[in-house]
Amino acid sequence: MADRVRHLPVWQHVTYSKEIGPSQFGTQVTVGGWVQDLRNLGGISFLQLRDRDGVVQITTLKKRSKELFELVASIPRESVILVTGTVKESKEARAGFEILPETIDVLSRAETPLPLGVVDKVGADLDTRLNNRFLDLRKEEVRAIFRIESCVLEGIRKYLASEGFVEVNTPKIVAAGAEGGSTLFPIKYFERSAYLAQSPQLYKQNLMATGLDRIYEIAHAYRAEASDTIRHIAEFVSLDVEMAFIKSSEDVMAVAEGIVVNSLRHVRESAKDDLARLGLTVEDPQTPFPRVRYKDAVEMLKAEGMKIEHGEDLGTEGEKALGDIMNREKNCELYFISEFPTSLKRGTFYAKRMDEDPETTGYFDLDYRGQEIVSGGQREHRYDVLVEQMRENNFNLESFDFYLKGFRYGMPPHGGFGFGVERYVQKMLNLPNIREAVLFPRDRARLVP
RNA sequence: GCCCCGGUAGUGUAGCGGUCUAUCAUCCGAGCCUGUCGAGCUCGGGACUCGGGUCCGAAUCCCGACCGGGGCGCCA
Repeated sequence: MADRVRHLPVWQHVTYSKEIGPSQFGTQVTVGGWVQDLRNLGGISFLQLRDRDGVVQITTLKKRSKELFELVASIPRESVILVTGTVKESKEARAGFEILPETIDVLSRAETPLPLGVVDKVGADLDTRLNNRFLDLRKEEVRAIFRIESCVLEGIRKYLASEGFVEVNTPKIVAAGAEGGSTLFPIKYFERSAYLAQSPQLYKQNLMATGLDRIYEIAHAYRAEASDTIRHIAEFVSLDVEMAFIKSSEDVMAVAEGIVVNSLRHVRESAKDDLARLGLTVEDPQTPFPRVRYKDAVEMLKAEGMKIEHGEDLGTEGEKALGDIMNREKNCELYFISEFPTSLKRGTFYAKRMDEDPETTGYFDLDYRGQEIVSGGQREHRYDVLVEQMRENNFNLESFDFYLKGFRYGMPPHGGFGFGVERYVQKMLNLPNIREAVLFPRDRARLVP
């Protein structure tokens, strides 16, 4: 109360820093934000006030108002204040203008010391930052990541809508998993047990039997994998696409490619400021993305001296090495690894095997600089074959009855993929850890905040 | 799940058996300063994750717990 110069004003329009320009010079504005920094030089003080878009300087003169001057000097950093004052052109101020305050309201005083400095000249560990994410997000360069992520999703939605895809929502509380039970989070569902969905796989395939035959979903997926890595989290945003009446996995790859190309362009065009803040540029990738068949990838890795045999998984090491090769020899950051052998896709019981070669599927991964961001392909739509493939994998057919039913009454050929949105953003922005691309990440150790 | 590595002021670090009454920066507090924006100057404040053990002596060595980082497997 003591630091309030006057009573709170009737709510009035707050001008964002970005909106102030020469046309406001000499006029009165009200700005609101967080106290980023304060320089008190004795007779004059400079307060840097940060709002959503930038920083404005509030310049206070002792000789103009001792009371106001002392108030300014007493406000802890990161407090929220409302300043009403006159905009004055200034050669010294960074923005070209500053605000001479008439009134200052301290709306919320910040405690000291801060658990995490916003503009301190020392770094902080990711763990410390995530524990204090609201403060971390006060940094421009951190918020930029999430504005870009929003832009990515906007670009994806625009593109898919233009291709006739319908956005849907499927349940995240499910009775059975899409691929085995080990990675499911069990939950209580009234008197029964249920799981958090690890993938919308079964539902999006079910929809292919309806006439909603080009769909996508952007939603959380949950994986209880004990994976402590910089590219795994327990709750991630999955873009799932499914489309019917396809001829082969190629049709599916074309959409995956379209999503990447169009969202990259959208980011480049619409997120210029945020990219600049991060010191990044986004180039249009070369199209079409190269298709590296699995068997060719193995040969390429062998030629590099890697110990790998046909039928083995490429592994993290192999994926990274392939990323290096593609970058070095083709100057290429985005490429498909296609035609995965059936032996590596057995767990993926719904994957269609090639008619001419049952030992090979049309399944593909899309890798971005040596990391998998998309996985998909054509599904098996023939009921009898699907059931046989499930039996091979010892699936309990009864618990998949709702799923299998969809294949018995008219199911067109179809295919689709899962696309890891945060992984995509991680690679796009060169972030060292996927958690940087998640506001409040969930992993094996972290449940708060 | 497996394998490495690490936990020192609010934050980020140096120290790795006695010289530690623990370094530096940032930060916080008090003061000086009318053009600061990596401000400057003076003074002050604040830490060895926890529990055992070894030793004359432990921040330092050993064991355990807890917490964190990285890699692998697997995956988006």
